[in-house]
Amino acid sequence: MSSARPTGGATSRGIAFSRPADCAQRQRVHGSCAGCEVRDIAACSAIPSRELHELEQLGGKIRLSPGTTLVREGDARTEVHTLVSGMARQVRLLPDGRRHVAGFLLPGDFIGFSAASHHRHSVEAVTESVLCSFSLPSVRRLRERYPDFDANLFEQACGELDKAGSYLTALARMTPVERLSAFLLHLSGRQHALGGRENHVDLPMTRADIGDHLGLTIETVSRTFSRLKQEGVLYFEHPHHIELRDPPRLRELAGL
Amino acid sequence: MSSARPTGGATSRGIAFSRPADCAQRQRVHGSCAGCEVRDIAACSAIPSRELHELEQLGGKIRLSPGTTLVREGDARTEVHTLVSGMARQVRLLPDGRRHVAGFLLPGDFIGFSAASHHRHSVEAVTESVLCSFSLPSVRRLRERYPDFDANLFEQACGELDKAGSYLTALARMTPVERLSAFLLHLSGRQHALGGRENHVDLPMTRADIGDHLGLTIETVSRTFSRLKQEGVLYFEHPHHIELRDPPRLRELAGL
DNA sequence: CGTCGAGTTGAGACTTGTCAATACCGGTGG
DNA sequence: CCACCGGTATTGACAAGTCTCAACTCGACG
Repeated sequence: MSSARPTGGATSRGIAFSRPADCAQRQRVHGSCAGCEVRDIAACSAIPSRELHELEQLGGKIRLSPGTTLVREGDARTEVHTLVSGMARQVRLLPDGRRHVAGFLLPGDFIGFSAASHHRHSVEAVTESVLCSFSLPSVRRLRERYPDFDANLFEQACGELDKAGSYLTALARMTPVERLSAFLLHLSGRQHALGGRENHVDLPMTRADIGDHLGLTIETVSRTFSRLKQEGVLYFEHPHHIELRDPPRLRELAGL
Repeated sequence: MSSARPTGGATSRGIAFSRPADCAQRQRVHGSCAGCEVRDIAACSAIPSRELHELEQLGGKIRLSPGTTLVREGDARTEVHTLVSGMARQVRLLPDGRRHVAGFLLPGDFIGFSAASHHRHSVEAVTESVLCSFSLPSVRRLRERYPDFDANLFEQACGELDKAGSYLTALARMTPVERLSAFLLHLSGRQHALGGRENHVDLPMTRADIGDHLGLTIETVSRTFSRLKQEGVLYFEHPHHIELRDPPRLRELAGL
């Protein structure tokens, strides 16, 4: 029986991704909920505008610079967060260094759907990011007081479960081309909904992040990108900024 | 660019798994909530005993024989369910026949965490099963009326998200041995909690089901079982009933 | 201009998937 | 009670795709 084979996982080659000191760079910043960038899309949109001052008292905003860690896998859960701007990734590390990026967080995403007492993933900023944080007890009180907020959270949790189901299928049964195509379409759609250019994708994360998300190596990610580029489906303005030149074909490749 | 390669997926060899007629075998049966087998573990445990008559009026029990379908992928969602006894599987089919088994449902499991209007998976009975069903509006009313029920559902949804995260990591970054080991430990633990023998696993599903769940082919599943058997980690009383002979070693193989 | 990290590309190894034959189990019918 | 039959599981040989290892390119930064 072969021992665990550290297949993939960017850190399996000896580079530690999570630098301990990075946690310290959390900075509290001020911000009013009324002018919040994600006021309309986040779960707290259910709270009436005239009562936002209460929210502001309970919550705090945190600014993270790229690569810094918001919460560390294994730490006790004390807060939940909503991403206000930027991009973050949820990361899990296996004992032997293999890495799994559970997902990329975009503005409006809620961080904190878990029944566990400790964090099951680290959360790291991919780009400069701002997050809104609430203590667990605060959230409990808000949920009791604002049923719509509670319902929003439940709805969003269900949406997360739907999304998880799609990723599960992708990882279990799809080829690299399908996985990457679906990933690009998904991200492009979300970024477009948030105000980005249609049929464009920003990929501020590294190829290792993408690979660790899709269950592939960086080389396979790179090769797959190259094939899609060569086919004319993708156009690279930059390795981190891609135009989807043939969305229908891409959807086809993604398995619809 | 190679076209989609139907790797794995039991149905990719031409056998249709979902037989249309199977839906018809749903049978409504009577049952009192007070004597329900999962009274203490299902979400509805939050509803006081003296008010169970209301539940009984809203809900209905359904008996499914092995292989029959409860809901079909793509159908409109009108009900939620709780598995009372037996085992069911959640299945998704890709256009070319590849199959993904999103999960196996055990007594107490809730079926219906989704933000979508249509079912994203089919649900099929693996063994003779009994389920409890409620219409979507009924559930909404129950959630409004019983905050503890609502909280239970939310908690269970969060637990599902935690579980999904583990599967995601397994599919993205783990070897066949690790996937199968973790699967057996997980299922064994759940079955033990439900009254099964410790360190024993019942596997009423086929190897194809297991493979389609773990992102492997039936051959790889079988070979992996054989290796674990040969190592003395597993003992086969039957292809569908396994004893875990060396749980510590199995945990080690599963990556803890 | 040199260095460093990230990304791309190439060649070969290895695991898993594919194809195919055989063994096994349960149910049916003689 | 036993032989037969269909579906399932196991095992083997081979092929294919991805991973591994390594060289090279590119761009940012000092």
